[in-house]
Amino acid sequence: MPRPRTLDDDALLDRARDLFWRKGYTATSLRDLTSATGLSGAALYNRFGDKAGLFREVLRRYADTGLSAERLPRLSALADPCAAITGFFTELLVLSLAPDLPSGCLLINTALDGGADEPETRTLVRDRLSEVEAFLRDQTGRAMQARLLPGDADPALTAEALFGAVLALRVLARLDPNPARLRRMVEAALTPLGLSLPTIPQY
Amino acid sequence: MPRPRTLDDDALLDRARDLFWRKGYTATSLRDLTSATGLSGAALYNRFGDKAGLFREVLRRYADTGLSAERLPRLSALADPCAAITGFFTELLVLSLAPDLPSGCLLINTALDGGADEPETRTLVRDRLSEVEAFLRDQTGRAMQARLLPGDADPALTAEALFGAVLALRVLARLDPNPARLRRMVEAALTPLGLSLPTIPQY
DNA sequence: TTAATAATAGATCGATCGTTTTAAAAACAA
DNA sequence: TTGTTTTTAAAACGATCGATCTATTATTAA
Repeated sequence: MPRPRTLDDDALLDRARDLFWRKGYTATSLRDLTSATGLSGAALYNRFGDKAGLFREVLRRYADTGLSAERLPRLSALADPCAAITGFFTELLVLSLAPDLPSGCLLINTALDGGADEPETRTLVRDRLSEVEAFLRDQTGRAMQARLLPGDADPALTAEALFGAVLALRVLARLDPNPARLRRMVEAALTPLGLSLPTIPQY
Repeated sequence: MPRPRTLDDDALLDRARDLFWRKGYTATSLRDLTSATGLSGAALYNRFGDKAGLFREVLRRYADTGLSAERLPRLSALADPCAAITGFFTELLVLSLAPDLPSGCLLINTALDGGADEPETRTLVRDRLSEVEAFLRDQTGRAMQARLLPGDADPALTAEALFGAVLALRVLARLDPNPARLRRMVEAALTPLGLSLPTIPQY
């Protein structure tokens, strides 16, 4: 019955994501979005209600495709929790330096600029970032049980420290995307655990 | 000759700073600024040229009063470099939890949102944040020379790690301003150096 | 006084903001 | 075919954006 959509949601959200990611929520206008997607403003409103609704969908998809739905489960399934941790940071490093993606993390950027004014958006940002810390806590706990980490470490505290490294890495990636420097930042966070990053081609 | 100003630059920039700090550059409108300062738009343009010029002055004053002109020189003058480092983090922690100030760091917020689009603003943000890292490097170097830190530490690398803790602290302060948690974040960064925060009343 | 200077308020500029309206286009059900 | 439903494009909505214009006020120099 309905007229077929000329652009599916996934492609639409990807293009909108890149704009919000680079410019921030407020600085991205509806005209920016329509010209990037090729869709008219009415089409966007018909699908997502308003600009904030579109942004929330972008955030959800960003978190789903970037973290929850793929990366964290896959790494959690590894037999070696230390490999899960170093693998996570390795991928985060590569992601942070990908030349075709905006630098930094959309969730963290949103937390810091006014994009998360509405409670619904704030909650979304916090919850999704908490998933990262929960992952780090789970893996640290597993590693502790397997006696793979220094005996005096506390999983929750260690996870907090590692999560701090995630935040620092993502900020620094936006501030000064220097591969060697970002790598040192991660190494400094992993060293107290007796872990180290594998060699990453090109970096 | 001229008509006297009804509001001096310092007071004006302070009020503008609080707006930019809480809402970000783009989301802060000229009307917001005029109603907060009591000055008309024309008066602001007469003094600062345009919105971006006003914002740059706000950033300069923010950095000057917050870091360079006061905190860093005072701490650098301490005889004990370790006291300079722990003192810096202590003050940063108190600052990050001050209930009457917006949370987070205006410089870091600006680096992450679109407020630093213009090269001049970007440079300003980077330079001022570099001063913090330089301070940490200087103090770490002094502490090394005095053999106050573990012998295998490298001042530049240590300073980078500490600077990472600064970034993480300031982001987390905006994301989840939990005093105990922020304190643990700092402790985790200082522990490898054999340093610890003093007891802070109330926190 | 008068002339010169600078800061100000208030009105207003065109442009753009997020959003809505209007109507045409494209599919299926009957 | 005709009716129904959904998506869409194009135009336009009032509001607000950053910025400017005009005229007034307050000051000092002459």
